[in-house]
Amino acid sequence: MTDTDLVDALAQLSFLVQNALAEIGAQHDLSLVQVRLLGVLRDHEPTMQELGRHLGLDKSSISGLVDRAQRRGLVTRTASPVDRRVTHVSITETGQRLATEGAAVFAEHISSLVAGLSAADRRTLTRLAHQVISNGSRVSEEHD
Amino acid sequence: MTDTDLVDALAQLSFLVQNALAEIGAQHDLSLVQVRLLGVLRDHEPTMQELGRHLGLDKSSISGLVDRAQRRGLVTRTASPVDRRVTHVSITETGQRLATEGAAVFAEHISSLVAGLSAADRRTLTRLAHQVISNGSRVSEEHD
DNA sequence: CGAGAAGGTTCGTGGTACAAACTAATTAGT
DNA sequence: ACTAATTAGTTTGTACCACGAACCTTCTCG
Repeated sequence: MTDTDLVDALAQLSFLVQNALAEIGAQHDLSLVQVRLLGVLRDHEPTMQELGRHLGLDKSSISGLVDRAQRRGLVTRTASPVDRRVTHVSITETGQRLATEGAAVFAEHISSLVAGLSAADRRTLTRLAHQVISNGSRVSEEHD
Repeated sequence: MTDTDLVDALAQLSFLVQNALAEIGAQHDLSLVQVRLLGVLRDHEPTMQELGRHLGLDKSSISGLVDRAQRRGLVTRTASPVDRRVTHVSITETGQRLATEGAAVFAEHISSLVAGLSAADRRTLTRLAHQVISNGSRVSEEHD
């Protein structure tokens, strides 16, 4: 296997990005999952179960996660009109503001990381990352 | 800011890689931090505090982490001969085996993710990732 | 209508992270 | 040399996070 270097680089890179995300969250007392939660809720109003699939978590984990976020006024639960078993989760004004701010800080942080790359290199990196990602979703769909 | 796409791609990519890592760990009942712990210990025999710096964790967190890993026979503590306050952490035979196996599975997984890329693209991705990484370590060193 | 399936919650267990208080060992200051 | 301040690690208390199992309610299907 000649790709050890690439494997290593991707691993390190992933930690770099995740640490940035965790750090930014921490500045507002948010854990990584809570950051992800708000991130998802920015453009969706999913049911608990959809949320679970999205985040790869058990439904019981979602219950607790939403509980805590709700206690802090970041999200709300709303009953579905069509099926009284399901509850939708939506982001509040406060949560929205936090998410937007955080996203901006994150974007800035990442931008500083790739600041040393030429515009062409950045485009290339974007393209390659997308390729890997689409490859990844294909792979994970095989396990349904 | 024209780099939203790149920011997004890197974020998604990082989750892809971390999920792979977490999944592989989970198959041996290892959390992500424990995977990282074994990863570090593969080629170092650090003190508790060095470990903490390496993983970005508080020393009390390290105590617990090493406690649990030690309870499972993955690592051992050894007293330093030169300074009786410090304890070094080293990986056991069992831990070593686990780490090596896991690393192989991980490499395989990542390789499958980048399988769609040409050899030239893989080389380019490696180069760009390294550039971002070195940029990232530089940035984080500014906060010492 | 009754049996079973599906969406969520609750509970119990254990890992994770931090801060604060504490012990033991080393280093500095005088 | 002897005390004072530092440093390495541990312990304790609190909160979060994740899971599985048991449970309740609400559909759905036969």
